Amino acid sequence: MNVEISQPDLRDRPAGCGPIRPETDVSGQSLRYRVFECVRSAGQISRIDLAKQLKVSPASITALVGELLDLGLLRESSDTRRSATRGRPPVALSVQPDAGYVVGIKLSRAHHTALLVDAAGRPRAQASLACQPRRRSLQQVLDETGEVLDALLKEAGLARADVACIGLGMPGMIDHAAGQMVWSPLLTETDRPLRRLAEDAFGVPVAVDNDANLVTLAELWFGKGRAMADFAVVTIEQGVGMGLVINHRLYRGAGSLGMEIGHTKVQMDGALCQCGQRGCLEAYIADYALVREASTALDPANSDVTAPDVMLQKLFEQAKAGNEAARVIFRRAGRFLALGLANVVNLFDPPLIILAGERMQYDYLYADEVLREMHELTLNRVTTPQKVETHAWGDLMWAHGAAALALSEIADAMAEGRG
Amino acid sequence: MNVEISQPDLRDRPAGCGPIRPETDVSGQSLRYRVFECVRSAGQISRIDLAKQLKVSPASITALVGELLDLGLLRESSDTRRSATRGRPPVALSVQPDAGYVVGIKLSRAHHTALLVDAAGRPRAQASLACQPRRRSLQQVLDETGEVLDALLKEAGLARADVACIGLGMPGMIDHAAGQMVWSPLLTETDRPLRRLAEDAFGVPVAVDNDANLVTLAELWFGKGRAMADFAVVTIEQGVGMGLVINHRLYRGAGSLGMEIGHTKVQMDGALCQCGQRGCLEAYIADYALVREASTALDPANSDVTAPDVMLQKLFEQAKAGNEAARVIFRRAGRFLALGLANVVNLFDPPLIILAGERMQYDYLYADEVLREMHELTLNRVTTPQKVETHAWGDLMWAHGAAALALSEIADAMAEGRG
DNA sequence: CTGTTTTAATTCAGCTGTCAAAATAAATTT
DNA sequence: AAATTTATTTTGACAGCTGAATTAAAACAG
Repeated sequence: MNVEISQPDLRDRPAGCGPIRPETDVSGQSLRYRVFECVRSAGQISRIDLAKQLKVSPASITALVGELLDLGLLRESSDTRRSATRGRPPVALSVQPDAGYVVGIKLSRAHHTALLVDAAGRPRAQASLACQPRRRSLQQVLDETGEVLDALLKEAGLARADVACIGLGMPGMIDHAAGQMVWSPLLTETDRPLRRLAEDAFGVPVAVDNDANLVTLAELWFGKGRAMADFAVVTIEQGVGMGLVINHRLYRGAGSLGMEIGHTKVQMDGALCQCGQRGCLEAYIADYALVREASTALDPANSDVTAPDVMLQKLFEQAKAGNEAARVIFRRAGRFLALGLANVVNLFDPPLIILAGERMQYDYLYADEVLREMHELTLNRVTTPQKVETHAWGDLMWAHGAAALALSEIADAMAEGRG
Repeated sequence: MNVEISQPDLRDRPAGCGPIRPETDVSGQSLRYRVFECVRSAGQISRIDLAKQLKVSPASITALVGELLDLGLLRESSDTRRSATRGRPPVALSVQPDAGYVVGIKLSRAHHTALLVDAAGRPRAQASLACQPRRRSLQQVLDETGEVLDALLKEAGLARADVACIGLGMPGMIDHAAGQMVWSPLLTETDRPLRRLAEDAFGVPVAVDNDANLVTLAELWFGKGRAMADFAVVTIEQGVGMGLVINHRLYRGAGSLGMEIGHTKVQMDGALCQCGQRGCLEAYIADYALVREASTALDPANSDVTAPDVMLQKLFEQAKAGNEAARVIFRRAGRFLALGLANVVNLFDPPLIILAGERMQYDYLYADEVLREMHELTLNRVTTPQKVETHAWGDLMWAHGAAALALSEIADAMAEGRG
């Protein structure tokens, strides 16, 4: 029963970002780029350590680092921590932060959050914008996005042309590879070429993805997932999303839509879901599912409250105060969450599952009891037991994920003819 | 609504075997091995076409093919089909079939099936052994395996030393990477180092895998899946298994146990499953689930029949004859199958799902109605619609999969210092 | 303070895998 | 028989990496 609830501070995290890959099956990218990635991942690293980590000769490292220094992608930083050892001291290399900038933008119903990140992965500025929480046209949302983008750039004193790539995430079915928005709860339209439209609007390369993948990328680049080869992320908010990391890489499914765990069926002819079908996991544990039960269970005095957020908060307080009806609502949601997680384990058997999202503050829902039930519903794996962590991130973390999306997108460009 | 029921003949399939990979993200293996694979995959191919497919210069191909010819792995076969074109005729290359042999063995409760395959992927001999259908010790099963193996080798006139690798598949939780048998319905023991024990017993390198992965490999190497980048295979027999191919490669999950779709929960507190838990998909659609309902529904005159196979056959006949109780049993199983398939689609969105297994002859269960229900339970993907095929293979196909497992296992060895 | 030791980084000659271009081979067409 | 066409081989050349030797920069020892 491993439960950990954490609310990490991104400000003073350890140096570097990006997945920390042990040297396995890398093959493929150019060694030059792998050097760059390794430096970014480590934050600070000497040539000799680079050679060890990448398992290539020091001679190659010297040459490649030389090129990257000339390109202005790396710099030799004076090594602050004097090594107490003898011998010539190593000279630390780090990413030249000004080598390039990317922007991550997380779009959601009520507000957008944008983050400017430098080539070293350090946050440089952030901006957000509150909006009317209703479905609107893609054009409208792109206008809003432009607004946040410009506010962000203004704060940082940069122009659009200084941005190497924008990572754009929104809820719904987003096809990363095709750059297509298939469906989104934000929008009135369906099936639009989001990536191309955004690129036309901003004049900057854009990468798009579904918001569950965003938070997964955030864990992979900036969070707990950096050191893990395989893990799953499950998010519960308006809907239920999932991201899966396999061998240090975000796995996007056979098509490149995310894995719609929220709409896997956990009950034949079950509860009605947003999507119009019945028995979806989402229909038992997402916000709207709790809210609709809350409106039935709470005493009439409270039932005139309309805002779902407020309703949910009320429900939570009631449950905490001992209202049995409210408790039962959370209990049932908890049981279905356990069932959904057990299904994830049965299918993917990841060594770690991260429950992420703002709503994770309702730890009531994610108590030991749920974890125990999950284990009971899981086949006896004689191997290592599951570990489940809860990360109550805010929107900024999602924006970090969007930035990570942008950073990985410009990977190749960086290593070749300038970023 | 794409339903296809096929029972392909493996005898006169087109030349070559192994996945047909378009030239994407190959990088990694040595070019020499990729040449070998490409020849095996094509069956017959000229140097110039090799160069085109692998996107390397003819010069390299000449050199590498030369080495492979010297190693005795390839041969120049006289091109039978005279090209009507002008110019120097291409000389066809093919795999030297005698370059090596592998054996695929599929173990199951009541009988084992073994297949000897040459380096070109052509079946050379087969053997099978009937056994007492009860749980037994691993030692016992290994003895039986040795028996089939020797019968097979005797038929082919070969010795154990001639076998480069044995692919061994059995139902249950088998960890391919670790070579570990975690749990199997065949065995009384759990958690044994199957791979090592088999290697000690036979003196030949062994690769092990779960039987659902086996049939998936069979589709990938010898069947419909050869030309497909992504597809899923679902098998229904004693249990319900699943295999997933991503980008022309069998995906084995984060751990390397297969994906236990049979034990994903489709109903809270639902029907009792073999595994002791409740609500597993398997508990609604596997053989034993139908049998236990059959024993209730069939008229008492038939209920003394003990053999599950017979019982199931009876149930099927009754349903066909119009017995309403029997029909309802199949209807319900069909609905749950649809639900399970819809979950696969929602999670992985594969362009093709293959339903494989001997029981697929009960096409009653896999009728249009099921497919329609599956589509209704699937999120509206605006992209290409799902395609579902039914392949009623027999045990020989599973043995082919085991052979494919062995072939892919010795991949590297083949290309380096002799097979 | 000078020489020794230790560790880091660079230089350099050489190996390997691949390629482009030219040459050669083997067929058909004229 | 010569021209044409297509397949294969030969021939340098080059890119990317390596091992070994060399140089650089520090601590330590007397």
